[in-house]
Amino acid sequence: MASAAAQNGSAAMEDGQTLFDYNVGLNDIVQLLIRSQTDAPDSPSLNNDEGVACVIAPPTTASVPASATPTTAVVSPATVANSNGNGSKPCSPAPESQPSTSSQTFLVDPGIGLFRVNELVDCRDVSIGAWFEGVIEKVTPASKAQNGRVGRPCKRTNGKLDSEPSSSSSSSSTDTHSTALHSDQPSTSRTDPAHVSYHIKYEDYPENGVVEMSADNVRPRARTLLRFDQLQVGDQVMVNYNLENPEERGFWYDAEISTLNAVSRTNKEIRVKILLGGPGDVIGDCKLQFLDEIYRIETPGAPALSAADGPFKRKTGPECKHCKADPDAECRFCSCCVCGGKQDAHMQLLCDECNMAFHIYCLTPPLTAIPEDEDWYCPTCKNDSSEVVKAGEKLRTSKKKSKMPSATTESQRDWGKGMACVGRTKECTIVPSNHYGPVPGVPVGTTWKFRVQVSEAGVHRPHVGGIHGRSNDGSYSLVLAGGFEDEVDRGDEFTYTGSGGRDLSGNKRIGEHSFDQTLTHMNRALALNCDAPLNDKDGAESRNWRAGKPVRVIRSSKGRRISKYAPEEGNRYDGIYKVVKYWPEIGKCGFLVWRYLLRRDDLEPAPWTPEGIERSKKLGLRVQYPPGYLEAMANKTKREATVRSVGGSTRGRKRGRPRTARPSKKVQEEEEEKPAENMEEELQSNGSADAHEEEEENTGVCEPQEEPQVKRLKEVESFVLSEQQRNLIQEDEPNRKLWDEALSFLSEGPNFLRKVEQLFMCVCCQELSFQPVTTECSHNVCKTCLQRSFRAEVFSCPACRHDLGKDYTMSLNKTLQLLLDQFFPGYSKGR
DNA sequence: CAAGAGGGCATT
DNA sequence: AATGCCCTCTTG
Repeated sequence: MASAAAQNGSAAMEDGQTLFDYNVGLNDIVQLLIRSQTDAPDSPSLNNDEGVACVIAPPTTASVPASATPTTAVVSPATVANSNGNGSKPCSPAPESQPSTSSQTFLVDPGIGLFRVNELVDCRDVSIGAWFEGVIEKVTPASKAQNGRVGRPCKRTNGKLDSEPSSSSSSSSTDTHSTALHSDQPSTSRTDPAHVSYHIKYEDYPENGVVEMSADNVRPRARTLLRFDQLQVGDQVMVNYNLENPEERGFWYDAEISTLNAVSRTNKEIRVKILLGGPGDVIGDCKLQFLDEIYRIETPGAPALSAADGPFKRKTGPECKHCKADPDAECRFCSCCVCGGKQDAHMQLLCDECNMAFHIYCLTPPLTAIPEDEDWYCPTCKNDSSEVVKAGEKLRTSKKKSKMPSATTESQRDWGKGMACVGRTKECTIVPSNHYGPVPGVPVGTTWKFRVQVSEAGVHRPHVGGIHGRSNDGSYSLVLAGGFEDEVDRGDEFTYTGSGGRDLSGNKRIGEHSFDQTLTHMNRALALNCDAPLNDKDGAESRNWRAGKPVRVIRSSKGRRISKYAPEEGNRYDGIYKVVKYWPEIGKCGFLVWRYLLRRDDLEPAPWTPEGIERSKKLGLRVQYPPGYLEAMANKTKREATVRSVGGSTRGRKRGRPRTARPSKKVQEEEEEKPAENMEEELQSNGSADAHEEEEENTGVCEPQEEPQVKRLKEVESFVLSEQQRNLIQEDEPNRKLWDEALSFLSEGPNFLRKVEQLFMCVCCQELSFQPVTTECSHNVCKTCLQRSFRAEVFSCPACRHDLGKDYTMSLNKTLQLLLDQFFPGYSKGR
């Protein structure tokens, strides 16, 4: 997503520029900020506009901090110091090797609290939720400032290897263990432990100095390893887990054991719920990696330990996979990614995006000091400031755009409003894009005004191209548009010409033939449909023409100049054809072209035959227009007529996009375009005559109504169910109600399938349910969708939130699957 | 990600 | 009617 926009990062939109100029494409996500009225003094260009700006800032970019001033809208990759960040890198020597002075080994009773000075404890950093080894330095009555967050171990210490610590301060200092902690007080005459502050030093993070902690977040140092057979489901223990990379070593967390699974003597599995401390801060279903390193959680009754008793140091932190934490090895993964050196940890900056470390002196250009800003981004992650369009700056033209003719011509054309450039608003998901054969629910004779609609319907997907196919598979559909004069169309048989051979440089869409076509790309794809081994020299003729792969054929009204079978308007689906043979020849254009002979092989009558005409009438087939198109056209002609009568010119006047414009409540002649916020789904459009009448009626009278999802058709050919389908529907007892509703549409021909598609759509993926599970609340959901929901610990029906229960057995509704496969052949191939 | 494509509009 | 032109989708 937003790949194009991502390159741009952020920009202030200037007058007269379009999103296209900023490489923002359809469906890209942009963030808009309202430009403040009072302009920043350094952005003079903002002074002369209406005061609304657009900042194109795709979320993928790292560098638009929330604090960025809207007025400048300039990416400000602030620099950040993590001066102590790399103080104790994963590859640096373990701290236990540091000699402890004798004074640190004596335990001194401070008179209050549960712990003594110099006692070894574990301290929880509430921002991460993990426990770290610490030593009591001092104990005082509780101050307001106490909390584990003050001077916590720097979350950036382990750089990219570390588990992503929650930077939120949501974790509270109360947790489930604190009660247990207090229930077992060793001494009687002490101050209420809750009102004591412990001032501790982290063993691994000496650079943090002395940190004040509340009693909740301090407990005796863990010392007891628990064996597998000592564990029970429900036990709370301390485990090593890496939230970001569960396969790797991480920090130490409290956890509740949820499953114990001894597959064999050597192969065991333990899954836990990680308890981060806060009431709801729980991460379920975590598979432990280090089963031999599970510690008992010590309660305050435990004998006090001092440095004299031993290090009691757990293996901690993610160890670098690459250098195995060898302090002498150069490592570009856990240390400076430029030189690999581990020296000068305090001079290494960590990138807030990629987490790589950089010596400030290894940067180009080098920095002399650690920057003071909040964030710092490395040269790779930092948005190239030359790519960023600053407020008031001229937009640089991209390479591609500078090659376009518009770069040099002074054309003032009002581009981008027509149907030539709109994007799809819906996509056919009934069949995959590489589907051969008819699209279920689309009868022969279906006609669309625009190619984009044909694409939306899934009948012919390319927007422009004539052949749709894959060069190593075959062709799925083609459009007959009469581009070659020497083509012959006899209706049930026609010759077709391959694509290519035209010089389209300079952004042309059509061009003179200037070179020979080759049997590659789509030409090759179409040749593969022929029931004969591929021959890219002389062509080939099918052995049994019917045995070839089916091609959907669409005739375009453009073909009328060479074919009387072409429709009068729009693009019409004419059914399935097969490639009889193909051969190279020199076309009228003077260059070699590939020719194909196609022959109709479809049981549905062709639209131009009497039976076909009759059938189209029965089915009520009429040219389909995009939603709102006719109304917009009607408005346009009306408006133009008015303007003309007033003597004005339409030049330069912006028209609404036909696709998005809606019939306005009242036609206001002076009104500018009003794009609709959301497009109604319209499955069946009216013929032009009707629509014009409707438009007349609508004008000034009634609100545009929500189109019914399936418009009722009258007097059309009924949809005929096979015996087997009838039986299967009977069999699908859980969906009785839905089928009853669907069956009431049988008399409406193609609408029946639309109804079925609608009724059996999965609410999760918004597509026809695949491998459906019919819930006890009578909803149909793809099994995979339901499983995904359960994995996220949501155990309710996605459609109605009915609780299914954690242990719900998802049984596939095989009957329904069979039925859907029959009604929509091929739809499951795309899944 | 680049190339290629019988689209559809406006201008000439 | 012919032609130039921008946009979007699909494939390799």
